[in-house]
Amino acid sequence: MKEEIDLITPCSANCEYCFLNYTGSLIQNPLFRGIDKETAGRLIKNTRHQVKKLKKGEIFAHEGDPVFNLIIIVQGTVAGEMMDLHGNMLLVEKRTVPQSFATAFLFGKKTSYPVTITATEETKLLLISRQDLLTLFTQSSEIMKNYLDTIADRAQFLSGRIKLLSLPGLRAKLAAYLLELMKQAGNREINLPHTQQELAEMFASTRPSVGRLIRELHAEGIIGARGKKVTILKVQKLKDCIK
Amino acid sequence: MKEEIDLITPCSANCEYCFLNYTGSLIQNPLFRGIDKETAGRLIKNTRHQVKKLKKGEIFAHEGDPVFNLIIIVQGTVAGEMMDLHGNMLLVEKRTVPQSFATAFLFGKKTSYPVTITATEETKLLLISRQDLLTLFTQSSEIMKNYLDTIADRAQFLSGRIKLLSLPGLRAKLAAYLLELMKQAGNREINLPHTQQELAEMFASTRPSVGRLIRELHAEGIIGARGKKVTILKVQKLKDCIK
DNA sequence: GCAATCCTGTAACGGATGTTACATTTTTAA
DNA sequence: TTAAAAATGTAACATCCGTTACAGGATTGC
Repeated sequence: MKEEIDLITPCSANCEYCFLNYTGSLIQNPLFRGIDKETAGRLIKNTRHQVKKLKKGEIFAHEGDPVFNLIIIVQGTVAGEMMDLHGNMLLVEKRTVPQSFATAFLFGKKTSYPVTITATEETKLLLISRQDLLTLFTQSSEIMKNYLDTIADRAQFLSGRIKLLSLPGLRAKLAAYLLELMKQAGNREINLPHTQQELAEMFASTRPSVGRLIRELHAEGIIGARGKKVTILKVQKLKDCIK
Repeated sequence: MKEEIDLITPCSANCEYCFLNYTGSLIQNPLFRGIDKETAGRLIKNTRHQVKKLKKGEIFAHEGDPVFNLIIIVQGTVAGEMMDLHGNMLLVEKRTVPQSFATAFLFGKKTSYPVTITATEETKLLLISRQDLLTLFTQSSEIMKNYLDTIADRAQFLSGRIKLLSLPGLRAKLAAYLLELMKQAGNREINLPHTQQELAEMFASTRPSVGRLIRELHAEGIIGARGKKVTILKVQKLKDCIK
């Protein structure tokens, strides 16, 4: 990782890795919201950057590695995972086009990856160094505002996750999670966006425990559960679980 | 809260609430790092702002209230707390001079307080609205960089907290917490910065459970505990607790 | 269409930890 | 200094949930 910053060189127009192949993905990135394709192209062209290709399963960065660049996903998917001292994985989150990562860890006292980043399929990333990003900010206050928004969203997400994890007991966490999903969906019928395995990891629990709890809530008539489709039958009872 | 943004008016030099009374605290704020007193004074003077006084126990903002301003603490202490649906408090964090808050929630999709903010003593706050802060950034890229650093630090903090909460079981959380403190202190002798009650809240657990666990670790010869002073005796055994 | 892989359903057992209650010590405020 | 409040020590009991194990069902990839 150390020498990564040196690898970034201006991209020639006919380079196989040229960002021009990905402007479509790029302008969908929140960082370029409100900015048209030509402007974005011009800004990036004048900014040092690098396109990096990852094979499926390849590790891009390890937990603790220093962060030198903003990384925008232009193709594929990556997963952020943290592992405990014995190598057990705790899935944190997946990211895909047109998201970025390392946004919140490019600055601050300790600029290092909090999780290990792995490509879960063939993936291409656009890298922009911290210094060049700052320059970009001075050229476009739109991008600066967008970047602030991105970090803020990230902090919101983390904060919500903490709120969930802070609840005492698995039952409370699952209840809060379901209620949150219901609020988002605006509907009592939910499609679970995660597998039980993933839920267990989110809740710092285990898969059988999560499964059992879903069964229990079902047996108590609080929810209806058929596969990934869940219907909230008794909202108040579910809220009481959070006590 | 809605009309707060309208209340911010330029501060006259002889105003009782003038920021000039607090420039000493202000320039200690990370936002003004590397900026001298005169420059900071000039920048603030040209920026719309407001000083707000809070009595002890007074609530500044409720969870879910919209965030309009950056808030810099120039005197006193505030606590950020989230409560569950039954009103039980889960202490999150205290802040005091020269820190700020709402930094990570001024921007993004959902700009609302994730926690309820309460003054734990007589407190004075300096408020700067989002729009004026953006203007400030264009006037000083130093401040912009400092602000990015502040948010990044915040995300780091939240991320670390999640990592702790993601560990399965109280024993693992306490072990990880103690090891982290040891790393920070660079010493096997630690002064616990929290009460058992606060630890219990951090770990989404209960006070007697935390107390018992400390006793157990003590009985097992893994730590020495006398009041708030803790000595790590067997580092490896403590790491094994995290398994 | 088949195999391999992942996800899910289910159950017995035991241990970790939440609950409740009260005494004791320490800190804070008056 | 003294009273009040907060923090801590401790114990018995109940229970949630982690562990382990296996089988059936669903998806994916070839």
